[in-house]
Amino acid sequence: MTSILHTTRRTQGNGAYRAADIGRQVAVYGWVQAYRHHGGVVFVDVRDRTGFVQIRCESDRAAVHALALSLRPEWVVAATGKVISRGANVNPKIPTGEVEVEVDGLEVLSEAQTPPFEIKDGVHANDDLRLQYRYLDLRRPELNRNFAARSQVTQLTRKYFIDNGFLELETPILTKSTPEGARDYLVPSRIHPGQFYALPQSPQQFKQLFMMAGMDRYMQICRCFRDEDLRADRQPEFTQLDLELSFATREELYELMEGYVAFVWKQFLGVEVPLPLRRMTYAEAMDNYGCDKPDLRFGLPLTDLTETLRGQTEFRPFVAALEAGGLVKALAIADGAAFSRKDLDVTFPQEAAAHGAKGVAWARIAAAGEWSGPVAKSLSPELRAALQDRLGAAEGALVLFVADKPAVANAALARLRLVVGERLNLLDKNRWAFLWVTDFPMFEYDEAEGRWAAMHHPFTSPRPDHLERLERDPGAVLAQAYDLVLNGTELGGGSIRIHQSDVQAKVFRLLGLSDDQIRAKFGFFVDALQYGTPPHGGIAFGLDRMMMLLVGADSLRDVIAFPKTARATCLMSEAPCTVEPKQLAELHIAAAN
RNA sequence: GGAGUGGUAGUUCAGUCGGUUAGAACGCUGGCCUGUCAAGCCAGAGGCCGCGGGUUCAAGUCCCGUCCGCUCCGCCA
Repeated sequence: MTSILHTTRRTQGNGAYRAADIGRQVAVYGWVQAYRHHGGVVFVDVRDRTGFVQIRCESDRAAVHALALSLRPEWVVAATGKVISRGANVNPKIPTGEVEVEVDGLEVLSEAQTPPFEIKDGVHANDDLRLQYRYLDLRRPELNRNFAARSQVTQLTRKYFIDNGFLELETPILTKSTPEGARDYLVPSRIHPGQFYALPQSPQQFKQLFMMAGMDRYMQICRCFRDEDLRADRQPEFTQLDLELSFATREELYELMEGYVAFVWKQFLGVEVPLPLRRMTYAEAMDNYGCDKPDLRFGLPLTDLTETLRGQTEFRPFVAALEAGGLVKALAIADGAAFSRKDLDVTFPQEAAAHGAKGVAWARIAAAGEWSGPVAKSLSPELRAALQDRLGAAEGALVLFVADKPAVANAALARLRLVVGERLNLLDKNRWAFLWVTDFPMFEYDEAEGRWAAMHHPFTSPRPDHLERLERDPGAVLAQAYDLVLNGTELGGGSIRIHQSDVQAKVFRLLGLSDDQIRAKFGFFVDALQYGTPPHGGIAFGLDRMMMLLVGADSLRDVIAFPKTARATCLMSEAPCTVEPKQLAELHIAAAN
């Protein structure tokens, strides 16, 4: 018997069947989603990635009917037949519910073991099981859709940038290890004993070299690798939309990227993103939200009460923090009643403690001047009035205070702000709060190493008006660096680069690199800078994170086809793994234990 | 490196103060069933309670260790 596969091509995706198809002779291919036996008639839902359609196998076709009775979930089948109306039995709950296929030919293309979990939306197995059987998890409509969406968005991305004059160029995967930044994944060289390639953390230097090479506008959708610990929004390998352009200022780059997100949001979601996007300096973000990627889907800004409180209260934690040069900041929540004593005593302190805070002081405002809570008795009526005024807090409000070193107070309150926002249901997945955070500091002091470190990377250009501060006061130099933030997630970051070799040399020196080190690590790059470098800048954009937000996923794992676990393993393939001693010998390396 | 949390049937979970034979739902197997579509009805099979040690007359339950998943801190230019 000749297989249906060889005689009749698949007519269309199974999810596409509609009333307009009635009367067509068709071929349906796919997986058995479900079957319902009624003795004389068997209904089977046949699924592919476009959806599913019901086929009907009647007992008057004995062979078809007998075979239909034997079908089991996830078997792969082919069926031919005629599309007919379901008449009075239309199912309005499914897109293909008006029709069914009356089967005249049925074939099992592949049988399946009972899967370890049901292939259905809403049926969630544990993460480890899902990862072990990733190919089955991906078969679930929900995940299947995520990857169709991802394909669509990468196509939109290419179209937008190519239409804007960009060249799609490739950069090496086997490249050179660089100091600073994330830990590199290393690849031993067989040909050069004792030497190693590194996988790229990003194609940073190569894309700048493209600018020096006159490529003008470069884009790439590229894989990047960082050997650091994972998070829900961090995988060891991830996909970056990488861009660089010459002869452009920050403004031009903002415009370009704003056009890009507006294009993707419009084409993919049908959502208009109002332009220009909001902007905020790093300093403003830290002051008002305690972090450099504030979620602006809701308000709840932080208020700095340091000067209001200084010398005005004996409350020990406040006094101690102020004496140590710290600050007191607070979060005023209008709907204080939404939070219980348990939140105040357990949840909030725990969250704050994770960021190093020793505690969270709180006060409830029953009416003007009528405060309760552990801090209240240490605050005079005048001080209460001043605080209420500064906080804009009315009756019914709850105020959370954290007094600590600036970094700790900010981090703890930024976290509390998110916890509160989540509890008040302010994190609407259908709201899109884009934000440029600009003017990052060039350097931050690394206490452990006792030296300055680049906050972004060492090729970032200082603001031109801050050049003279480079040697005098490195901590005060602001960079021409920017992050694009969406709903509290850092989508991308970039900068205008240094294109003058003398400035680049100064920055390297400031970072504590000797001439020898500069030569060894960046020699080719420093040389290249001296052969006519156009002013240029760019951005790297996390495509996985953008997809996560676009499809409403909670984890990067739902938009990366074959992701790693929190311990950077692949539960399906069992990578990483040991290798044959022979392989190690060829690479001139030995395992340490 | 650290903190939290989870691991019980194929799956998702429940399992009281440590107590007799470890349950439910879904799934699976068999049967019935001609309009189901989360099909229904009947019957059945299915357990190393993550692993190792300890306490106890007795451990899924308590203690210690360990492995694995997840979340977070550190880390991530």
